[in-house]
Amino acid sequence: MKIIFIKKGEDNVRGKGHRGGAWWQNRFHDIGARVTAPREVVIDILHETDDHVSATDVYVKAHAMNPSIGLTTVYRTLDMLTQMGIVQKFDFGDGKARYELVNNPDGKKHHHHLICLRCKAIIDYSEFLDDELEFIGKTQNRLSKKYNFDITDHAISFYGFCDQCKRV
Amino acid sequence: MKIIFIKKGEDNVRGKGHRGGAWWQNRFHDIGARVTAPREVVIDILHETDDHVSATDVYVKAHAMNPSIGLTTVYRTLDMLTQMGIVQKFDFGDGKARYELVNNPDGKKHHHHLICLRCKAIIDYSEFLDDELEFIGKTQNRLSKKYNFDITDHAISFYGFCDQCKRV
DNA sequence: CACTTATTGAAAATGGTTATCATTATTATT
DNA sequence: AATAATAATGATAACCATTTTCAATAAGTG
Repeated sequence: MKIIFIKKGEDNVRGKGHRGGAWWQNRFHDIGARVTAPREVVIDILHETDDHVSATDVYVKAHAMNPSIGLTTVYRTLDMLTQMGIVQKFDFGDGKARYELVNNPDGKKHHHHLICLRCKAIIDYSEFLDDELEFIGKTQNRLSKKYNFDITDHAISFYGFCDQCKRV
Repeated sequence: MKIIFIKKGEDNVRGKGHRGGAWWQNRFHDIGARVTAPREVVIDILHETDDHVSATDVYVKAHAMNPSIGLTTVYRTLDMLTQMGIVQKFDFGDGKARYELVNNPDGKKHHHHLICLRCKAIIDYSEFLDDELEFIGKTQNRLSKKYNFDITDHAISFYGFCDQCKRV
């Protein structure tokens, strides 16, 4: 995978722009990346989708909107967005990665996951976020200091057996 | 993937046995699975390894100890152990899954991960476990009640850029 | 011992993801 | 505007971890 070089700076928050475009376009300009049609389409799709989507999911939709968009570009764009911290990449163990906007103004709030080890069902939960925020914030501070790590995101997952599967 | 059926019961704690074998052998008996040579080898290897290993890593070692052991069986065994909650499966985004014993008496303590989005470096950390335990315990209780979920394990990961990569 | 069922491993198939490379689009420069 | 320099694209092929298939073998049972 080609590694992109990221200049750190503003958060990916809507409305922080200086050039009038959508918030993410500034992020692109800042790192010297171009704002192109395929990239716009991919981000639009992520915006509209209130779910974890696979690369193929995105490709199918993108291709429907603009048949000239190829699967490779979808992968590249998702990868780039992940490295920029705009998208979070998940692997739930079913062989394909899932992607999700980190801050989707129109979409789901930040959440964590409950994953069934048997049927692979995923439950998103966003309760108890106050407690989590406190905990995460504290830990994140300590870790970034101790390891000189620039932390941009986190994931919490619980594994086990869902209501169905636990009865077996 | 074939789904195995798991009878719940004892924890995978050493020395809780009733048939004299190693602790995990009872777990196997309990679910009607056979204790075979390849399975013993795989578990032995996991015991000896103080690290996250890939299926291929395990296969190479297993094959060295007993050349008749095939890669397929390694995959199957790791998968089975994961579903039994004896092994935890991780995906750090480099295309191959990693496995680790959940309770390794001779190995590493429970820990969480710091993952570099650029170079994919993994840092294991186990500091602040007291705070984490408190937080995890509370959340786990709430979640298992609310979602009728039988939680057996969890993972916390922080994403960002490591000391090296953040300077770019 | 005979029987039933689980386990195994070699090989082939699958399928998500990446690398290649010639073409095209975008930005910078004149 | 025209041109040069560079980044982005997409079709195809390659890659490689993981699964499936299936006949052979081993383990528990009566």
